[in-house]
Order: sequence, then C-alpha cells, then structure tokens
Amino acid sequence: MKQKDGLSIGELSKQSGVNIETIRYYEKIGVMPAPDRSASGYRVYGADHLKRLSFVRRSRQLGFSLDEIRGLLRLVDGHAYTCAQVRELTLDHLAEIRRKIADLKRLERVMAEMAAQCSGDWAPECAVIDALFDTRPPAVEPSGRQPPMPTATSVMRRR
Amino acid sequence: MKQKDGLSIGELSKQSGVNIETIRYYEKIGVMPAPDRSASGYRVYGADHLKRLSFVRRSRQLGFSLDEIRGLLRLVDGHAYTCAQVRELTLDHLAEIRRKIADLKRLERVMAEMAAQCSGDWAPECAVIDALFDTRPPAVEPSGRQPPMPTATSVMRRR
DNA sequence: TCTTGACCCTGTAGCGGCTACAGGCCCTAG
DNA sequence: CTAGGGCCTGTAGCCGCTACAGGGTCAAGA
Repeated sequence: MKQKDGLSIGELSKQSGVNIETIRYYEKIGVMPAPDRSASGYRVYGADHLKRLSFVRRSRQLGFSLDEIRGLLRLVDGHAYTCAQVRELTLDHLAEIRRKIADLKRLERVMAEMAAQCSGDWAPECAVIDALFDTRPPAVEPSGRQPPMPTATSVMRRR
Repeated sequence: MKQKDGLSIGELSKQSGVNIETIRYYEKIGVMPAPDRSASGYRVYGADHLKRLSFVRRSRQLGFSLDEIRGLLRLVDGHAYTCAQVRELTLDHLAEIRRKIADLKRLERVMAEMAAQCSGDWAPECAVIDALFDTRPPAVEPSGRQPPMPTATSVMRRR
C-alpha cells in the first residue's frame, strides 16, 4: 500500500525535526494541509509536505509567529507575492527583534546592578530585595508593552 | 466603614499600576494574600498589600516568572533568606537574560542577511522565501530550547 | 426618594504554541 | 496468537494574563 514518497507522520516528524503532535496541531489550525489517508486512516505525506513543514519550522526558529507564517505561505501559495511584500514582513520582524534586544539589554543592566550591590555574605537585609521593594517607577521601562516574557522557569524546569 | 489605609481594589490598582483583573488573579494563584472584606464583600487592602504588589510588579518587569516571585516572597516572608540565596536567583536570572540576548542577536543577524539579499523590486523569486524553503539546518541554533517566542503579532495587533 | 452610573463580585473562557494524556485501532514480527 | 510499536481522535494542561457575562453595591444628583 506504500506509495512512492509516502511518508507516515512518524517519518515526516523524523525528517523534519517537528514533533508528531505539533504536525497534527499545524494541520488542525490550517498551517499544514490535510494529507491523503491510507485505507486504514493513517496520514500519508509527500515531498511537498516535507518542504512546507521545513519552511514552517525554519520560520518558527527565526521567530515568526504562526500567524505571520500563514501570511507568508498565503503569498507563496498564490505565487502572487512580490519581493517587496516579503521584504516588508521581514523588516518588520527584524525591527521587532531589535526592540526585544534593546528591552533585554535594559533588563540586563538593571539586574547586573542589583547583583553587584549584593555582597553574597549572609545578611538580614539584602540589596536585591530592597531594590525590588522599591515602589518608585523602575528604571526599566520597556519600549512597548512587554511580551509574555517567557519565564526563566521554563529553563529551570528543564535542568 | 472606611478603615485607615483601606484601599479598594480599584485604588490599589491605580496606585500599583497593576490591572484589577490581574490583582484578583494573583490572589487566586496565591501570589497575593486574600485581603479583608468589607461588610458587602468588597476587598479592602492595606499598605502592606500595596508594598507586596509593587514588589511583584517590579519583579515581573524584570522578567521574573510568577513562580520565581513566589520563591522570592517565600524567602522574604520567612525572614529566612540569606543574601546569598537571593543573589543566586538573581544571577541565574541574569544568565538567562544574557542567553536570550545572544539568541536574539543570532536571529537578528540571520534576518538582516536575508533582508539584505532582497532587492525590494518585484521579482517572481525572492531570496527570503528561498532561504526559508532551505531545508538545511538553519544557521540559527538557539542555545537551549527556544522560549515561546512571544510573536511579533502581539505587536502588530497593538498598532 | 429614586435613578443613574461607576464600581465591585464570581466564574468561565480565550489567547499562542504547543505538549501530554486517555482510550482506542492497525500492523508486523516472533 | 500475542506483544509491541505505531497511528488515530479528542480533550485538558501549561503561563500570565485578559475579557467577558450576569449579577450586587454604593454615592451623587434630581
């Protein structure tokens, strides 16, 4: 029953580096097209699916949101994109990345200053805590509203 | 019925700069203690609540997760923290921020290179799209698993 | 005194981008 | 014929909020 280039979802997952559950999720939200099914209902993918999924993965790694990726794919699918359109999306995204870097650098400076106040000895009063309890408007004012700020804990959980 | 220092949730919100809904959320998840209630069931806050909420707000702005903030507050509440403990949390967090900056700088470089390839003229083939379709492992390998990557769309929605 | 409107209450559902089940079916090797 | 791996659907959870719906309360003005 195996057709040429017919990949199971597991094979597609391995070749693309995208989680099986994520592939199904992409299908559900319309980022990936629904593939053919085998007689028993298994998804069967072709080379085009692999190509598209790689596109999605790479775009995600570059920080594009799924919504932006949908936009890019719409352009590509319609063969109706101009280089200028794509360039604009790219530059928008680049600006966004630079804004985030600037925000994080401000954070870095404040945190480093706080840590520097800290002797490291035991002490009942701590400069960091004092600084955090300081109710004055903090030195770090993000350039926009701050993004969800993806939590150092996600990393801490990881270790 | 107004007791001295008795703040309504709306007043607390204004003075702390934290959204009303967010204050109630903090109470629900145990970051803020449940305050007294007026006869009619309204929350009544005191100066200590304002202080604590400011602490939370400031810590959030510095990128601490609510889980980390809970940790800090536990130390503070127990009066059992050593400066060294706090310092360690701070330095962990600082390292995390620096990691994110490094990741974003890699992104910035790749995106800038892609955009530079782009003439901006109309063209049926586009360097950016080509680069995204490139299935080779991308030049940008985040140092850990990449965080949720809080989407440029949240910004685009904003405008 | 009554009415208006601002405030407050609880509870639930939604966002993005997955991940992790539960409870099943299918397929192949031993 | 059985064990195990894969696959299927559907739902619930993660974080840190935000936005309702559908009520109760309170103070100022007519």
